[in-house]
Amino acid sequence: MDLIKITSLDYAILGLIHQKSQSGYGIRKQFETTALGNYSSSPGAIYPALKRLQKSGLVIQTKVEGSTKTRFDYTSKGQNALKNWFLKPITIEDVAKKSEELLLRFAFMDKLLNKKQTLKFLQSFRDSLKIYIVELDAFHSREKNDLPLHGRLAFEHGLSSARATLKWCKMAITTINQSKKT
Amino acid sequence: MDLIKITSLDYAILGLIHQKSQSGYGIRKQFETTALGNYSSSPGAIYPALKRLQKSGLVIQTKVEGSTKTRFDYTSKGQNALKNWFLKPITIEDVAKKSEELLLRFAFMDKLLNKKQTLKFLQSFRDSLKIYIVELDAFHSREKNDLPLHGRLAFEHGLSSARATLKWCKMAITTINQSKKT
DNA sequence: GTCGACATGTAAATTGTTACATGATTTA
DNA sequence: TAAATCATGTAACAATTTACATGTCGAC
Repeated sequence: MDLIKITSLDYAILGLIHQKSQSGYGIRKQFETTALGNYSSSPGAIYPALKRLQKSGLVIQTKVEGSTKTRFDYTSKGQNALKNWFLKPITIEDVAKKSEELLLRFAFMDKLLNKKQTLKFLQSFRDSLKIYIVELDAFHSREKNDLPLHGRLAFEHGLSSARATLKWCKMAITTINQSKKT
Repeated sequence: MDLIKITSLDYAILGLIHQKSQSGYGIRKQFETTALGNYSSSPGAIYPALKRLQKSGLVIQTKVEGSTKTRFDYTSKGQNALKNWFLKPITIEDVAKKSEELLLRFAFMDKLLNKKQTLKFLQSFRDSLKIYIVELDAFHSREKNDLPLHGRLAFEHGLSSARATLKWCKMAITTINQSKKT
């Protein structure tokens, strides 16, 4: 097992390809038009990333017959990499600074994880959020009178944002529980 | 007036220096320990960025006497750049993909904008959010039955996140209104 | 038949990551 | 006095941005 560095953008691309086979252009458009993370849709980012993924053996590029178009599909190695990404333990670091990536993981884990694994992910997300919110709350009580007004308000945005995500987490757990997903 | 490219990291650093004069190490620690955006705290990012800012004339570095330490302070040009950043009109793009940067702008505008300008910023933020939420809602009603379960849930996270920010905006407007800030 | 969207890419310059290097100061 | 933290930086490498380059396809 050789270690390949897989960037966040790589995972996002891999996730899209896993949902259905994609063209480079199609990937660009999805990054451009949807709120799918804050990834760049510039050709200078996407095409080199696709080359990287291909070189690492995570995706394969196939030419569409009688056309200049190409399609990308994932390999079993790519599927494995994705699954490992989905199953990677969630840290407080993650909820504090990379919640967007956690949401991306959730959005894409659809087909590769079963109901039990999905619920485990969401429960861990929820529990990490709870710990994180306790930390934020403690800081807030301790410092709120010493912080400048704008600093305090910006901090409170972070806090209510985390609370909203926690609420979402609980809702998602209920929804997944009620789903007939296997 | 020569046009200088100022990156998001540059603004974050400039904002910190504007609050109080800083050492490179101090800036690194603040990026590392606080939830101040997702900026890298690595020396290979911070020190070159400080060099850039110095070269552009936005900050000056002064040696602390009898020590290897240095301090960074902002110049009038740096203050101007910051103020222009604060006053830059808010777009739907911004609320959709760069709300973190908007929060950073708010957190730092403390000393450089007056109450009226601050309120204008928040009101514009609020109004843009409202428009954005209407767009998201429309998409949601239209597509919710066709989206895969995980896609729909991830989308709903984006929606409730935007709603939480809108709520925060309204709260912040009230708070600033009641403050004795000039 | 031309305009806009589709489609794929490259090149140069900038920026960021990872890892190293060095020394001062504090604290247990 | 040893370890941890403060403090500043560089070098090699990887990734991204910005701008360019080229050509196809469908609609009007």
